[in-house]
Amino acid sequence: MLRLSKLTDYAVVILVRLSRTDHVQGAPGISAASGIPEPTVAKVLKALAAGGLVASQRGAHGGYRLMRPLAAIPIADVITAIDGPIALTACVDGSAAFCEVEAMCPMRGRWDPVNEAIQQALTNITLADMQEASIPRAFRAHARPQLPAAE
Amino acid sequence: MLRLSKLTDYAVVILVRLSRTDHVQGAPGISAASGIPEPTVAKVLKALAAGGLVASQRGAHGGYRLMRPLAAIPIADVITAIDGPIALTACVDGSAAFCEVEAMCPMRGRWDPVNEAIQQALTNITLADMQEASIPRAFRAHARPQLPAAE
DNA sequence: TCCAATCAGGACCGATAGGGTCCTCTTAGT
DNA sequence: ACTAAGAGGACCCTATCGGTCCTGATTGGA
Repeated sequence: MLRLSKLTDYAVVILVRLSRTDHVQGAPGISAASGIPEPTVAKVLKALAAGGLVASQRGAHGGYRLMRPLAAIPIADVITAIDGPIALTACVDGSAAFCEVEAMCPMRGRWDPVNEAIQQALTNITLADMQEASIPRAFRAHARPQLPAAE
Repeated sequence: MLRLSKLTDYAVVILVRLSRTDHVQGAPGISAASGIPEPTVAKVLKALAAGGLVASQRGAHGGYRLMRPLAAIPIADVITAIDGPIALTACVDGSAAFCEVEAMCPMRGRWDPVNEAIQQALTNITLADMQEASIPRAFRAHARPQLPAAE
């Protein structure tokens, strides 16, 4: 599995939408444009604001705007903002408060390297990468272009 | 988030245990040695057998044994055996059967590259790597007590 | 000054699925 | 034949997630 939350998926969509313009955009507008229910959009936006990825403008005609260009937003940040810190198991560094079978468990939290590898992978890909990849959408349905063939 | 299932964690523990000897080991024995409840051990073992990671010997004095050395078992295989194929979102290649907002969604399943990066990371780490990393176990237990209350 | 639009920050509920147990059947040693 | 052990399900319970809503706080405009 390893599935990440749907909210994170929404977050990516919303962030890309925010990148389209400079002036602030409100949750209702983004909802209408993206098809995501408004309360959910608001929830995601709040989480992103708390995570420092977007800035909010309160009051009438308020809304949100990106604080950094897409290329400066690694997906790891988005995931962290929405789902909290990336931790594969309960046994990983930090949340390893207790482990009922620690006396016998032969590899107590040995997931750390794995965790780190994933964090690394997630940090190396930015939203800009994901956005650009969406160009050959029509082709993908049939073949698998895989990498930028340009080389 | 990005949490993987606890069963997968168990699977790693069990696989490492199986690597200790050549002759088959039964679920009850592994349960006693690892502290994991027996029914759960059995469940994990069955999944691992279905995934081709372990071989089963039925009948009296039956049990399980590894089919490959730890170094030949990437974690990706374990995760796949327990949790099913690795797929971050519902929108990824393969399961992208339908998407209710596909008309508006500006990045339809753009998670593929991310997905692939993670798969790559997970394939490059084997159980042997995790096992070896567990040497300084004694130190970790003390270095990370409960809470940093002292300081 | 007052009102309305909009964000902030919760609480709240329903659905899903993961963790765990158990039951029955088949297989193979003794 | 009897018994120990795996195979392969069904099953329930709980945690978590997805989603909605409500009540303030803030700010621009009438």
